[in-house]
Amino acid sequence: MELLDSRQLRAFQELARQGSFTAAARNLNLTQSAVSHSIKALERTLETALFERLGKTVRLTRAGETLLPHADRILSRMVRAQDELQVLDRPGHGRLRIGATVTISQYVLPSVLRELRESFPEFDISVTTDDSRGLMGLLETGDIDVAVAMETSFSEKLRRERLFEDQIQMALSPLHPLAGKEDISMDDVSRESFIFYNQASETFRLLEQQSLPHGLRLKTALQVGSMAAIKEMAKIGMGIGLLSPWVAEQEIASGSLVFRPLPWDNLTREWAIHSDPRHESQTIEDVFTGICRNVVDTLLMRTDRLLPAAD
Amino acid sequence: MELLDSRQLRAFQELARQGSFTAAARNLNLTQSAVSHSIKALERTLETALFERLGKTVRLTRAGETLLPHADRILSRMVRAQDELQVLDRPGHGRLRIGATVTISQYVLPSVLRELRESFPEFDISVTTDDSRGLMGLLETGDIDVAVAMETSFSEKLRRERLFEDQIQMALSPLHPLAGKEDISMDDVSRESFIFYNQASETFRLLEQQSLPHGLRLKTALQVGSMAAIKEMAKIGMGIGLLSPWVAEQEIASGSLVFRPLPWDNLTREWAIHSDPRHESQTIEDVFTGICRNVVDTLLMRTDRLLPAAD
DNA sequence: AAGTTGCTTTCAATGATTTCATCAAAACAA
DNA sequence: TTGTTTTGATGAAATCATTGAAAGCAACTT
Repeated sequence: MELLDSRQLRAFQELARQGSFTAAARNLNLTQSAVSHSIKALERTLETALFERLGKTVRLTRAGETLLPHADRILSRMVRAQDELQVLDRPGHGRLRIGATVTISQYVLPSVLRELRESFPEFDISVTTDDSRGLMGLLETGDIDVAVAMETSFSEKLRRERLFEDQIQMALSPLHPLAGKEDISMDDVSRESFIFYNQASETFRLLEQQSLPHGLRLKTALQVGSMAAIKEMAKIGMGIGLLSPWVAEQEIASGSLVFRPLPWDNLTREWAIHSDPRHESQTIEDVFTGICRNVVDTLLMRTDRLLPAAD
Repeated sequence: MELLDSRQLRAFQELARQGSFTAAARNLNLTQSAVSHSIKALERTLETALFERLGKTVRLTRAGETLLPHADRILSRMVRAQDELQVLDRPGHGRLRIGATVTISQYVLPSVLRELRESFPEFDISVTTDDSRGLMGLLETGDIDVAVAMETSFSEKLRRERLFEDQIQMALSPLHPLAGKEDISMDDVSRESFIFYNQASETFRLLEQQSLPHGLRLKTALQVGSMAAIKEMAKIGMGIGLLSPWVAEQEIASGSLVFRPLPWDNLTREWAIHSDPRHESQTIEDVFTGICRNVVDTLLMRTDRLLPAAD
């Protein structure tokens, strides 16, 4: 089945409206001959006469009357589609699909999104939460544009933009014996049990990797599904929470949690903004990165000021 | 503003669905190169990238996602339009806009339409009622396809197909003095008053034209708006109705009205089916004409049998 | 590294659209 | 009626777009 031609439909529409080839041609910026040819071609593909030629005037046939409303809707939808695409191209319009870990979406993104919305109110922003591994997958399938996550071995082909680094520390109730201890030893730690966010998480993997060489195996007291829960559990002494100080700004300030480093090094997590280098719209990603840096910087600064000076 | 090209939209739609140029090309019966060209051309006219080329796979951009539903609707409407036109072309489909005088639409058309509908149940039939003059105008503007009306001087450029002829007669109550009179004279008539359907009608004009040479002026008792009213008025002796016997078949049969010819000749009305010779669909008009002839013939035959043998 | 797959590009050929020039028919004026 | 103007149809030539073949890349496989 042959497809209809849009230019021919346009000519048809104008001729139907004007009832005259010359008038239609004038409105279409064409020769009368061109309109005549177009209509003829359209009638040929439809195998139907669309107009009755009555010498001077031209009238729609039954078939023409049937076609006209369709032509109208087809053409107006074409214009509408073009309009929508043009609006899309205007600066300040677009889309940014953000992926982030739970921690980031909870403690960093709110401020970032607020600023982003201020600068680009028309921007379409969505946030998907997943763990670092999952986010890399989403990036590669093109389901998200950027991912704020830890640097992992999964992100080989992706562009990485370093954002900040933090350290896993022990979150203790102020009443906990280790809370005030000067030098915390491996032995101290080996006797405690810990509260993890997720055994499958990148952070857990990092902890295991770094503790095993010391012949240490951290005992799991609890595994809970939210940062808030970890903090609450740690507060009431159910175990030692393992997290970065900057997610507990409030608790540190109010003195309900005390942070102490673990007795070995290399528990530094590297956070980065990942993106697909082949992807469109670099600019909005750059803006996003800038805002993230800003938000993270002030957040870390505030937290650092609350902590006792490290060594 | 450039118009979108339907073939390019089709290629776009298929590529969006398949996510692969080669697969799309296969479905479109084209080379993959052709699809590539089409998409590129479309992107050029829209001044926007519609796909992200990620080596192997192809993904829609934001703009592409916006365009896709429009493309879908545009293309499906094109198919729908073509389908409708094709249905229209099937034998037994079409349109016939009939124009008729009040008398015809009341006493002839019902039977005609019933037969027409039997033979062509899918036909679109409409009836417009007007006087002969008005019908000719409607024919010339193309608002109706055929007109069943009296032959007049208005129908110069139109095709005429003689249908039948009738005679205006006097419709009398059986109790009326003239009802049983052997020879009705001019004098008899000049003393009576008459009931007309419409002073502006062609029939009235004919009557005046034919009576004036005899120095006669018919007195108007009433001018009413329907045939039924004329008959009722005549029955109760309010005056003499002027109409053709075939519109009063019932009344003649039951003896409630008696018909007598007027005392002069040339009161013959010529009825014809008028049409625009430049018009499409001759065939259905011919069918219509045939059915009309049939219906009219039997109607006149039945009426004639009821009347006393003329001279 | 070499081979495969898939898209893009270049180029030539084909096909379609447009215009120009002319023709025929209708409308209009005298 | 007769010319004059307007309007649509038609055919030929020019212009423009679409297509496919073949070569060129780039990514992914083996």
